[in-house]
Amino acid sequence: MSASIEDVAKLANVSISTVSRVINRRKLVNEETCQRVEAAIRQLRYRPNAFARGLMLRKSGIVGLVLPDLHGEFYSEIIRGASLQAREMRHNLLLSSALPGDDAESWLAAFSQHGLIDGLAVMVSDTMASGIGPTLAELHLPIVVLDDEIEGVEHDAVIIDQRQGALAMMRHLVDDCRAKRVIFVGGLETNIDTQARFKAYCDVLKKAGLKAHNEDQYHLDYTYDSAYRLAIQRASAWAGQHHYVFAANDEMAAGIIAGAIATNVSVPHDLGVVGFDDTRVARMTSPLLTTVRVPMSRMGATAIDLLCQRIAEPDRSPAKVALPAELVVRESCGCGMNGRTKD
Amino acid sequence: MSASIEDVAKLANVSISTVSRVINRRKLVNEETCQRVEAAIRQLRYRPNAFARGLMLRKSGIVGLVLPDLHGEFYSEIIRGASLQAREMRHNLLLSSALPGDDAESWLAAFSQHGLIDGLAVMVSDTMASGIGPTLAELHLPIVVLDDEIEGVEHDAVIIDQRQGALAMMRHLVDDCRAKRVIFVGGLETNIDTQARFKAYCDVLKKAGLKAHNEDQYHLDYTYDSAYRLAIQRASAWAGQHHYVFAANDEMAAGIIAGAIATNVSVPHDLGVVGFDDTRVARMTSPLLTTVRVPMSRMGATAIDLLCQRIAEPDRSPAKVALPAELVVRESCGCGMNGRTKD
DNA sequence: TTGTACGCGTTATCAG
DNA sequence: CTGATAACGCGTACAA
Repeated sequence: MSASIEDVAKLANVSISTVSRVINRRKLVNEETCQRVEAAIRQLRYRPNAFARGLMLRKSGIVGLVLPDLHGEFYSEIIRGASLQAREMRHNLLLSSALPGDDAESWLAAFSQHGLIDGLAVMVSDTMASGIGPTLAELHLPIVVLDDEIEGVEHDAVIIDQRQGALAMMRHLVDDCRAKRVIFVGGLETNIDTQARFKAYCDVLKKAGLKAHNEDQYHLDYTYDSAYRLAIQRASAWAGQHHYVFAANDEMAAGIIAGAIATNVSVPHDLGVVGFDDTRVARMTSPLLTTVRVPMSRMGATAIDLLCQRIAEPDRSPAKVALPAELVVRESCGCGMNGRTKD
Repeated sequence: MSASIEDVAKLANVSISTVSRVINRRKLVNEETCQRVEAAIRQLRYRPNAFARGLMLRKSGIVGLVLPDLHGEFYSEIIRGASLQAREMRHNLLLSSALPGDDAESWLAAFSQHGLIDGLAVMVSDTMASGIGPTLAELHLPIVVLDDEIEGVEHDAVIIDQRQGALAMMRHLVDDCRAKRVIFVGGLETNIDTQARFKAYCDVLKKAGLKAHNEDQYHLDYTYDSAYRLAIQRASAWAGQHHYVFAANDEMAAGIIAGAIATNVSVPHDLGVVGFDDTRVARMTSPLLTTVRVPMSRMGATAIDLLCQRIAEPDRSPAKVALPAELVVRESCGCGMNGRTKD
């Protein structure tokens, strides 16, 4: 059995209220008594009981982070940013992922205990699951939504300006690289990131007077392998002066590049390939990948920051923080403008 | 204010004990009463209070996971495995990282509350920090150590048989590829993984009658970039028939390959390059990377599994689970034995 | 400046 | 099968 506040009080010859004061608001207590209490605390290795404390304070010091998946560097970086910021704000981070196919039931499982977490940062990223608003609302918890906004709950949000990023990329291809044909390789059609990027693709193509052919639009699963296989089949057909592939993430772009090269299609000479996110992969391809930088870790950190702010001040009006997504020109678009950053 | 057990009791016209029984051990209560109580629970959207519950049960249902860093796929996969298993075991996962330079003080910060977590999974991976045993012991918590064993605490452990993996790789280079010279590129000298891999490197070289030259041993920081820069400088000097680079992780191996190719050293023809871990990078290099598969996500899952088992049964004797590390032969060693798996 | 006593919401014990 | 009541450990009015 570990020591309780009462044990400390006895050893220091004071009442438990004094001990409590020493722990929480030292100023209110005589310096000498204070020392005695602290000595007792150390001697007994006393640590306050989290439950008893939470019961009074109605705060656990824990914030939850729920992601749609935990695979890959994209989520990994969000977690890293969130974790660091949580520590900064002196909170603990409870991590969970909503697996595909999870109903609201098993969703709530982790949060079915009342009071366990002080707030929740949640990323959905699939339009299939957009109905969780009311479910979240029933939690009666400060909510921060990442990379989206959700109907049916009041919440803060940190969003990436994907549209601007995707527009910048498409304009770069069309204006600077004089693209004549652009193939789009996205993730699932229900994925909101893919949707935003696809829309920008269509818009710019249209404005440039280019056709967005149906046969130039693919929806894969964001993985290197599926993109590689696709490129093996199609790359030679895609090849041509000022022909480009716009992949919705870096991993697929890398897969396309490898698949193209494997079928003797030279990148970027015969086919330009660009990605999205600027994960580490983007610096590991040859040629180096032209992509759009998404500040993933900053997104995670900002989410936790907003969350803790709201926990401290619940009545603030909802905040939406927008983070920029920035074009990063490297080699795989073949325009020779390496290192240049457009916005 | 959210509903308490008392509110439910009143609404259902029973005592709080009955409500409690309905929640925890339904069998002991009359079916009809049961229904009435459950109706009340739904009507009031009652959720048990985590603190009051924990105060009685002395269990939070939370397990902690502390990693030395959160960067990169290695840790990301451990987290993923751990998270999935935690959910499987109906526990929540509290994630934290011990930043370099953290003293035991700020270490404990996250766990300074007594009772918040039911057990702790820790990975240290640097010999600099091996003194945390006693610190962990003072937590009086079930402890599982990942990829290491620690003096001064009783704990379960899940370890990767790195030595076998590294030996298999080195033997493959020496026996099958007829290596005449092997350059070792590791992480920090204090890193335990690097140490294990280095030792296997030395042992096999020695047994094969080959010299482990000092100038053939490098200690970098596990990143692609530093390995790339090193290769740019050294690759041409390293090149030669049956010359190899054994990198201590896949990212560095990828960096070496890219650096070598950039300086017109052909891989694997002029220089073989092999890695470690079998992260996704290993399938994204060209040539595909020969490496050692480390079951990262399984390690995370096993750790949480052991932890929950011990929480349920605290008096079991300590368990050490060893996971195999398996040689994966692809293209970058140039032996033409692709797909073959040795042990 | 310090101590007393109550209440937070739950489970466990024991008596009906 | 059900209800009353005592813990669990802590924060905080309120009294001294």
